[in-house]
Amino acid sequence: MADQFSSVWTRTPRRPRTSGLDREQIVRAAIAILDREGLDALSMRKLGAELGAGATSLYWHVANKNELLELALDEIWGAVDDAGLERADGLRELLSTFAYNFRGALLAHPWSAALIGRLPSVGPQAFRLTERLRRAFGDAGFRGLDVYLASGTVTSFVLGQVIPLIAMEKAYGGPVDRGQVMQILDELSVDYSQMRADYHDLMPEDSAVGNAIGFDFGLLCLLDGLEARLRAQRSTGPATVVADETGRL
Amino acid sequence: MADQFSSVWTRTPRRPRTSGLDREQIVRAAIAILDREGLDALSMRKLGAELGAGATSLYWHVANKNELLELALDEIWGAVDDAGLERADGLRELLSTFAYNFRGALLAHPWSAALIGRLPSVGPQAFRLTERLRRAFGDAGFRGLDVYLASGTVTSFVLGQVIPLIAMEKAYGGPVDRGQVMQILDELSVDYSQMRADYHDLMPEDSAVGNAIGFDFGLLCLLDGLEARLRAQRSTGPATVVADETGRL
DNA sequence: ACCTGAACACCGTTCAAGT
DNA sequence: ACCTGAACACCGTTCAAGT
Repeated sequence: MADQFSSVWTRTPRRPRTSGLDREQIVRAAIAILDREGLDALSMRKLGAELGAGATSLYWHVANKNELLELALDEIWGAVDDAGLERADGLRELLSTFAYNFRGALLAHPWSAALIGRLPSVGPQAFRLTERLRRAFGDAGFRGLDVYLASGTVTSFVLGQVIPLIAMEKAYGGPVDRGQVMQILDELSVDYSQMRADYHDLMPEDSAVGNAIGFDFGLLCLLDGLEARLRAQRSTGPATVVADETGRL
Repeated sequence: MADQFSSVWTRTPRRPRTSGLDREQIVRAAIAILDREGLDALSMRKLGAELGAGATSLYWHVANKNELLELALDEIWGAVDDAGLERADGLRELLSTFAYNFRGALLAHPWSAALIGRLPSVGPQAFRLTERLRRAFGDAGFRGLDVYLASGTVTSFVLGQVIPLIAMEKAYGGPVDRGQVMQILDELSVDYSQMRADYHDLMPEDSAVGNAIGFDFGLLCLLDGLEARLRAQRSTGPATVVADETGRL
């Protein structure tokens, strides 16, 4: 059945307001959904609807959902505030600035923590950050391969702290408190009495505080260790650890 | 239509060979699929089929798929070889033993790395390992909260090293070589010439070797840092870092 | 060049019904 | 107590067809 009445005014324009769908806009909308509703809630159909387009239209701009998620993840690498890195005065300030900025960016977009375990991080923003770190760790005195090893050590530590924390908070729908963990301990019917007592006596009530303390402790360790590497490098030149035949230290 | 012929012999027994479906068996089968085909390939239907049962039968034994994955993940915490931890002589041996065992367990079950970012790790095996670490770090000389902070620092570092590595290898379908990374660098049309030269001159051809070097470098840093914490503790008692009001070191 | 709609081959989960 | 099958409300992705 054809339209019974038709004119320029009733006919919808060739490319309606939703036109101009482009990659940048799609990624922006995807991140909005991810921030608002989380990783599991993002579907191509929902994203299409949010953009006033069919789900399948997206496939003109991205090859598949994984590619879209890669683009979104790269934006998070770009969201790490690295403006202060090159102004950092000394290793301590560099570590503190980078580690907290990186942690902050991940916590602000919790879905990114899960993606890091699933997708490679080889986008332009990831490399931009790597380049910034290269220069900052070079300014701090590292030479040769040690530049990358040092920044990689800090990056690993931050990821390892944040990723399980986010999984925990997602599962409990918010900060986990000491009592919840202790209750699980009790239900295991194994004698963890010392651990239980330690939790009771030593752990802060709020797990967010506990995590912050652990984060600072680890950073202090890294600071000492990296300073020792710097000293060793000054006396013997930029040398690097190599694993022996057993693969152990 | 009823059966036309029926006897004890034609009638199938009450609970056929597939019976006795229990949680342990289900988790074992799930891990088999995960190891063989990866995280994305596990579906409740496929798991049911593997067990000779309907997909929906599984829901009697586990509340949902996430719970099943939690059970599978806990098994990996249990797969970390911790028999040698209590025999470790000194901090260096403890770090080396634990870090390599932990890394090995994760690499042997790559799907577990992605799950750590998605599910909480509060099962019996996770706690068992925590308890083992508590004792080992206590034997190494740590006291009070520092016991947990020290082991947590090492755990974070290992996770942060392994999780992105696994994502990378999954994306490339195997070990990533130096050339692939350099090719991406070239395509970004930003001047990363120094980084490119460093990759060319300093990075091992095989990324697995590069990762092992980074892992050892980080462990050495942690060793130095943790030893410094031990010394500080001996002179002033088990004190702990506390973040100042800005949340920085 | 870009978008649509129908269609395909899947998902996780619920629930009434069976034994 | 444990399992089944049908059904529901979704998925990601392909592809011929439209403009």
